[in-house]
Amino acid sequence: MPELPEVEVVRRGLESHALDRLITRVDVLHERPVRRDPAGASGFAASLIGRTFTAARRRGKYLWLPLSPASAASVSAGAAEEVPETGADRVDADALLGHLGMSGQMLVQPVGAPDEKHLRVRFVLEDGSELRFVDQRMFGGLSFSPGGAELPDEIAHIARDLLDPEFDRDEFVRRVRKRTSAIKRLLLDQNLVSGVGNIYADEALWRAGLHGERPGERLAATQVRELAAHAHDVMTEALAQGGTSFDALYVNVNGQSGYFERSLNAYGREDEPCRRCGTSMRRTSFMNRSSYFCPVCQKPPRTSR
DNA sequence: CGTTGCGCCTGTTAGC
DNA sequence: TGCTAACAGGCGCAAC
Repeated sequence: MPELPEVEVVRRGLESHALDRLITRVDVLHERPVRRDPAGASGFAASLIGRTFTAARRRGKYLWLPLSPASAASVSAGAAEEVPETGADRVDADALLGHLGMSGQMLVQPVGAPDEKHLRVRFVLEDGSELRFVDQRMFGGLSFSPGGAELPDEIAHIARDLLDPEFDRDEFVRRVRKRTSAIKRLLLDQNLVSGVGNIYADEALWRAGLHGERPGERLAATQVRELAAHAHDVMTEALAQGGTSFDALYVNVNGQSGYFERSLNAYGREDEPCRRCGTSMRRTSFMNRSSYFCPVCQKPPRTSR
């Protein structure tokens, strides 16, 4: 499932292959992926036609593509709104906001490519190629974000991610140590730090030698700081491997961990030997999902199990 | 406000 | 063989 490294690979692909071509048509083939757009499927499509994607940005697992201004025709077709252009502050450009959820893909396909089974939204570009949102489970989605070019309002609550140069590690440590929740839940809390999902959370915890059910407030500052460093490192390494293989037209998101899968030390390794101490790895259910850990390297807190 | 649990989705696989 | 149940899990939201 796409976490930060996978989404960053997609962002880079879009930056290389989807910008600066007029959007001539938008087909919403399933309503659900645009459920977060208040204007509905038709409003969503209408907002995008006649524009171009001008950039590809990311925060955590969210992606957004800033848009060129609406054409004069579309503007006058809409209501005669008075835009308070008071001189000093200029209105931010709009954006297409997206999340891949569990199984979302953004594909750039050439003219004539057959539709994917789970094709949900199609953007036809002026050269006939298409940007496609393909999503089997539809946990992901797209929406039009008015003025969202810099940072969409819809995701203002999402914390900076570990690869963001402005991510404040000390603040993260402070906040974690005030919370009673389990450290794994905190690592997955996109309001504290974004981009970490179930797989990289388990990997970071394994590297740090911490059990995911230990309460944040019971951890030493050093432990939390090192955990953040490990999460940063494991995602950077995954990005380096995931970023190695995508060709010109296919914006790689296979929904899997890609080439990094063979490098995983915790996730999916139930009953296999811990790569540090040889003990059989365990799997438990936590927050309605699987957690993998080494019972020796990652001692559970006394209160659990 | 912090904490915790749940529903949304579809396809694959395990088990009876 | 054919059915059901479990599983994959990010996110927003409800309830306390």
